[in-house]
Amino acid sequence: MALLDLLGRRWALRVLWELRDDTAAPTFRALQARCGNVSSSVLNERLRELREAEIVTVSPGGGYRLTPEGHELMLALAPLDAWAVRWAARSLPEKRDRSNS
Amino acid sequence: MALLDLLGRRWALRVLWELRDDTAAPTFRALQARCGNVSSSVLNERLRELREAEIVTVSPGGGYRLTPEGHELMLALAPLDAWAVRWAARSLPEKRDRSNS
DNA sequence: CAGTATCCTGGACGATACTG
DNA sequence: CAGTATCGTCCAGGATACTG
Repeated sequence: MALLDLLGRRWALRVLWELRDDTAAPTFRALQARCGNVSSSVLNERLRELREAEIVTVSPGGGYRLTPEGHELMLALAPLDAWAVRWAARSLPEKRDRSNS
Repeated sequence: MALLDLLGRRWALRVLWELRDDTAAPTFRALQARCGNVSSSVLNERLRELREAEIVTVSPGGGYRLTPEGHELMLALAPLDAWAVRWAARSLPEKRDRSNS
């Protein structure tokens, strides 16, 4: 699937997550900071890919933000996220069980 | 996110997809064939990870199948899949547009 | 048939230095 | 500040040969 080729890459989802809030429209450097100082080369590469996919766009003011499609993607991601949360909640206690007698 | 660490790996989703049909419970070699003859080393690695995550299990008969959690995961994936389909449907025509005058 | 053990290679990622 | 260019490292994945 080509979609995971895009979203599976490092920082891709993190970037989308940081752009959730539509009012922010952070600049390149701001995004970079929010993402633990990714290399500018990688961040730029990701942003280019996401723009080509029309998931992200640059606002007139110069900041990055999600496109409408990007927002829909985030919505489509919600059930998966919910599953992941339940999943993590189930597997972590299991590990804890081992350290119990 | 640890979940994408798992599902983002090559063949992971493909394996789940091939295990959709619960009545099948394919064997190792059968799965390998269905996945375009992945290396046995890689397939085995993926299957081990998915079993550790309790998304896949080996049935008493010896075939692989999804766990209940695995099936829930597939359900959680549905909206994302739907989005991806619409997305592909929108971006492919765009490419075709370029070859038009 | 199921699974393991090795070796090799491409490319993703990160760091860094640079231009406009 | 925004983005590009370059280079080195490392590891996932593939090929293959092997064991039980």
